[in-house]
Amino acid sequence: MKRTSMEGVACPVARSLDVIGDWWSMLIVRDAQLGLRRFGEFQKSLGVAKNILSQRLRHLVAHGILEVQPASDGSAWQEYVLTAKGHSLFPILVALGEWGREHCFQEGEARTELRDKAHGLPLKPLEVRAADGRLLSPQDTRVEQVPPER
Amino acid sequence: MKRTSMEGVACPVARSLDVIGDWWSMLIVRDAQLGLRRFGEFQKSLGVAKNILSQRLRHLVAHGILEVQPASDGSAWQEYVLTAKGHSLFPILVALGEWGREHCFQEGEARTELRDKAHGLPLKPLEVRAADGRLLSPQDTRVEQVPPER
DNA sequence: CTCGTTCGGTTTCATCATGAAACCAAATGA
DNA sequence: TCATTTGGTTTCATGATGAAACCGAACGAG
Repeated sequence: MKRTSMEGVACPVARSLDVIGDWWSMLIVRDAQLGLRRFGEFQKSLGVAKNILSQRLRHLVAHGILEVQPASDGSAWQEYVLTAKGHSLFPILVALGEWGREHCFQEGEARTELRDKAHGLPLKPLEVRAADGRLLSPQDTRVEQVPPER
Repeated sequence: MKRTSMEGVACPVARSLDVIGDWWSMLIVRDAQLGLRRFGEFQKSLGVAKNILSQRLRHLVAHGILEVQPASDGSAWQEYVLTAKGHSLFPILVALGEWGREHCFQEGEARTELRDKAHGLPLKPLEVRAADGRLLSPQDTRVEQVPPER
């Protein structure tokens, strides 16, 4: 009866969600993106129960999104840092942030925003474009079966 | 002890996940994007338990992502269709799909892919850019506290 | 070196969410 | 008219989550 898994499914969206689709994983990745590395830092930032955090970190390491490193400050503890695979989640975070900023706040609510470090300006909204550069809306797209690689 | 909510949190990513961060919501949105509208269609496509689907559809409607309409085929049933707010989740789906395609398949596994309907070509990879058009990596960005609107 | 504290977890247990299956009413349709 | 389909709700067993207690290893002040 287990929680249903998308392992056998051919849809890449489902596959992604199977790996990072739980309540905490993307927030851990977000914090890692911001430079947090230590168990305690994540725990304090997220307010998540320690057993759950422990579970999630293990999961993310197992999936190659985080990796464990010796602490950078010379102590004997370890640190969790994003791998290249983890860093490539960046556009998902940006997309989630953009939607959240737009649709999940009341007027007058305090909020944070991801900005260009160089000028402190907001980012350009994400755009879905065709290979030739045309801006695409959902109706301009279609799901295709693709022959397996190799 | 309830599942922790991000309602009071100022981070737009957390807010988004609070609304669409569960295992099924984005998949329902994906299917809705593909044109599915009826309870039974979603149920068959996702293989989700009917009580859960019922719950999720109610949730998505409550959050203004789907809306209930009289059936388009003249029958007395109702249909669930995306609102503008729901359609604006498109970039998130694309980002998830892109990451999943890249990182969640073994060589030789069958998969699907979102393509440009016009030419059947794959989409251009998503890019995070600054307002002035510069391509940004995570290190080029920073989280800022933004004064509340209005 | 020694002892109290911090860090990074694991264990335990109560509670919530999920999933499977049975059940049901309204709409459909033969 | 009556069986079937649709769109759910209810029930119940089980899995996941969260809070708190617990614990050993590392650290750090003296």
